[in-house]
Amino acid sequence: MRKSNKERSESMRQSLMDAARKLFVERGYAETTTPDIVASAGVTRGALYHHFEDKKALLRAVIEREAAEVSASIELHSRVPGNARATILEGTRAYFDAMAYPGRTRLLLLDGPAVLGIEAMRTIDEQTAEASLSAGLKDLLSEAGNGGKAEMLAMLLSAAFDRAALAIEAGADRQQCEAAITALIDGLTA
Amino acid sequence: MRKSNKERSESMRQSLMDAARKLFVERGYAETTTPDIVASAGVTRGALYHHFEDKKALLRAVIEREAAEVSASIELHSRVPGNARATILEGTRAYFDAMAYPGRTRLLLLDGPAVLGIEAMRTIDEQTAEASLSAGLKDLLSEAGNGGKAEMLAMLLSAAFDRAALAIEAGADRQQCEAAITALIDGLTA
DNA sequence: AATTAACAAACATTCTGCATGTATGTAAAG
DNA sequence: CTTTACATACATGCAGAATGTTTGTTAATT
Repeated sequence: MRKSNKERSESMRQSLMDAARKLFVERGYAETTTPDIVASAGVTRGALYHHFEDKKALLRAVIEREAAEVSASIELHSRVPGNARATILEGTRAYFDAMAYPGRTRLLLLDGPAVLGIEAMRTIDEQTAEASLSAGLKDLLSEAGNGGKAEMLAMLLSAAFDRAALAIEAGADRQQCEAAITALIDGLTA
Repeated sequence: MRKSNKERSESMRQSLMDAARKLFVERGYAETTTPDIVASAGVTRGALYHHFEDKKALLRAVIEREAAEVSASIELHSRVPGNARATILEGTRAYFDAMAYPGRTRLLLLDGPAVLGIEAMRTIDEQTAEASLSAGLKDLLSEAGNGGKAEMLAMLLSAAFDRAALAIEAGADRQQCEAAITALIDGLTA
């Protein structure tokens, strides 16, 4: 018995993305071959190249799904109405939590930028994690008077967040990271 | 007439690194083939694989040379004795100047981390640009009393510097970037 | 003279993307 | 309801190219 074509396509796409994500995370994008991916998914390369234009497009699909999950997680856990500072700090914790999920740092911070380019990744970032931070900073800085530099600061701070996420994964103390981030943010309104 | 073996080796290594650097910057590491590199250098792949273990080792050599040049440039231009804040801000400008040299952002911030791994790149970073920043911050923060978090803050700020360098290359306003960096640093002592 | 370093050239393996082939689903006409 | 016509979803096989290795050659070193 067989499913409808639409169901078939969707479950195949997910299977391929799941298998690819697993291998991309374990070995990295460059060291993962399409034969490996399809073998892990239990299909042939015909299926892969039917659903994705090329290997890079498969990575893009995996990364976009991952970025959306991170963004959703932040949006869900970082609403502290009426307190801009607390919202940002909650968002920071939510971001670290989300990025602690295995493989996300590699996908979103290493292979993504290198393979898809900074351009493409920044487009994705701006719609996801950095958007939340930018909004939070705009609130915070407008309270303090100087709201003009919010986007620039959001970009720089999000870079700091990213490296902190990498450091935490490598074993750095998370409390210490959060304290340093807090120091940077509090310095902006002092 | 032929040179001594030592001279031959050294000039061949440099030729290969120069050719590789050029192509890595133009097309990226993954899209650059070893036949391209040796053709550009006017030799054969035998020479390449004689001097470098593999393609990745060639990238590593190129990147280490590049990082050393950036570091030397910062050390040279950022000495303002007796004024920790000025030293850091001068170092910031020196860093942006150094990273504006074509190809450095791609080599040091994109392909390097993805191919060699964060581990290896952080080892290189800590010995070069981040070392200067860490020393400067230690001075600045010990003046202000709380010197304990200097390394952590150096790591986070250097990430912000890196993204600023990428943004500047992509067309962002450098003065605005420096202003934002200054705001972050001044916040730490306020 | 013997050894070793510096390269060149040919080889084996493997990967990517495509082209062709086949089976299944879908929809409309008869 | 069939049957016809076509699209979709794959499988299989092939061509080009890239990596790393091995083998061969020449010149410098000892």
